[in-house]
Amino acid sequence: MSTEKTNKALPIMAEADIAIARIAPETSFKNKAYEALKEAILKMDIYASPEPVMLDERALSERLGVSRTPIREAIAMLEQDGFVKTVPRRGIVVVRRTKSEIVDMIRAWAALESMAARMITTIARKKDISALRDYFKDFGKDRPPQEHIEEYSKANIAFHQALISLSESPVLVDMTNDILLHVRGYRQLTIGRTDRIAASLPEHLAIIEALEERNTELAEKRARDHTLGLATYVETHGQELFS
Amino acid sequence: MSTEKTNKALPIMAEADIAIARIAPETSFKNKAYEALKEAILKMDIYASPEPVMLDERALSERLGVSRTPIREAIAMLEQDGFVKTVPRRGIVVVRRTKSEIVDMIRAWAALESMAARMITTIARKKDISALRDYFKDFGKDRPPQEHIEEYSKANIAFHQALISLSESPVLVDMTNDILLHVRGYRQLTIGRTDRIAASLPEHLAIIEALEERNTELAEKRARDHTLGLATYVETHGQELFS
DNA sequence: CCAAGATTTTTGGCATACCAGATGCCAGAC
DNA sequence: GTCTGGCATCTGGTATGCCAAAAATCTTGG
Repeated sequence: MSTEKTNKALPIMAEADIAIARIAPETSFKNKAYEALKEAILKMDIYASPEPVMLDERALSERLGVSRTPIREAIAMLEQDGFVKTVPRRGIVVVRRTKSEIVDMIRAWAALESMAARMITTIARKKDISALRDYFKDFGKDRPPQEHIEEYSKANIAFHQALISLSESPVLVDMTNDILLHVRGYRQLTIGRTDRIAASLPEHLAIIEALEERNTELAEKRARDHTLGLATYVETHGQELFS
Repeated sequence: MSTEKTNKALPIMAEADIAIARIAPETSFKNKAYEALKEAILKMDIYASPEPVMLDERALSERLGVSRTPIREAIAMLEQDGFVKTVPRRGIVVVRRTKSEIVDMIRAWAALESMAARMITTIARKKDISALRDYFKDFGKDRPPQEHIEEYSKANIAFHQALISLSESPVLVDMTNDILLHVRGYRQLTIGRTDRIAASLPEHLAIIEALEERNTELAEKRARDHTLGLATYVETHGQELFS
């Protein structure tokens, strides 16, 4: 009743339709605090000291220059993510995952990635699949990954994320990224073994090949087995840095 | 050093050993609000009205009898879960998922469940696997599921949850439950088709059989295809109740 | 009667004050 | 010297109040 006939209005700005992208809503302190704390947690080495890492609301609010309110909201969000756990009247503790939890997460990752592989064989463009090789173009017989672990590790993660993205499934992408955030910190500690790294590269290439051949079952299997292999590896060789 | 030799002490209360049971930690208002709001959101039919459902901090704080602070923290948590989205200075809106989002989630569910099936074939006890049949013992030729849709739908969800639990993987369980919470609301609307329901029961039984036979590949495949079938079904027949 | 502008109201964001449980230090009793 | 009760203090939990942006409503000039 009251919304019609307004189509001819908007005399001032209508014609040009300037491509302004809805000015940045200036993300709130809550979200800024969330991002800042998340980054800080991911950056720190949670498994270094024997005592659990504690956070202090007041100290954080002072450090970030905001009041406790947005800090608390950010912490509530981090708690939903499983990064911290607040104990009433005691403190906020950064969660340390046990080895079996990490292994468990990697298995879930394997499940999601194999599904992504399956989907990719039916929808992705050949060219996009082949582009996955680029992540490893700097490595080969003359430049073995084992001698550039840090670099290879980055390429490795980037490859997996790019792979999942090709599935064009936001849910798979998001869930996998969440898992990677949790696993990554621990990953650095356990991936530094030359034997596993040596096996890693050929497996990646094999996955790409299966995708290119549109071999759904094989691609799924290779993606799954590759990541399950990592799970087994961590389970067997992972340091016992946990409580 | 200081804990030994105290065995003979405790003169006053030792002998009786009063049966006090660690007083309840009284969950905070924040968590109570979170649970209350979550339940309310899951219970309501989000897709009923054309306009999006909005929440109001002040109204909620009055309804629940607490101040806005715990409400806001609860909302921050719900936002992390993806149940609501708060738009600054506009309001808090209950998120409505599009059909393709639902389909996408179901595919992720399929991935997780097939991994669960895989694991079950190697670790679950025969007896626990067989017990899965109990969820469907009230249905059969003489009592077809199509004529007891509501009841069957409940049994259906319970079966899937029990199945995943047998994997003994907390991550798979949690992730699947999250997905089910999002999908369930929509599920009721789309599952009421007799053709799909008729196919559902035999597929479930086939999954159980593969598990009992410890046929890893087959169990995985059946679990995956069953749920992917639901995804395809929703994609094809799901109502267009979305925006 | 209508549209443009001014004004009031609504709504989430943030800061602050105060509360109560949990700890830890310390004086006083044995 | 050791144990115990009490008190200062630390920490998260909750309630309030105010702010600014956005929406809704009212006003006013044509």
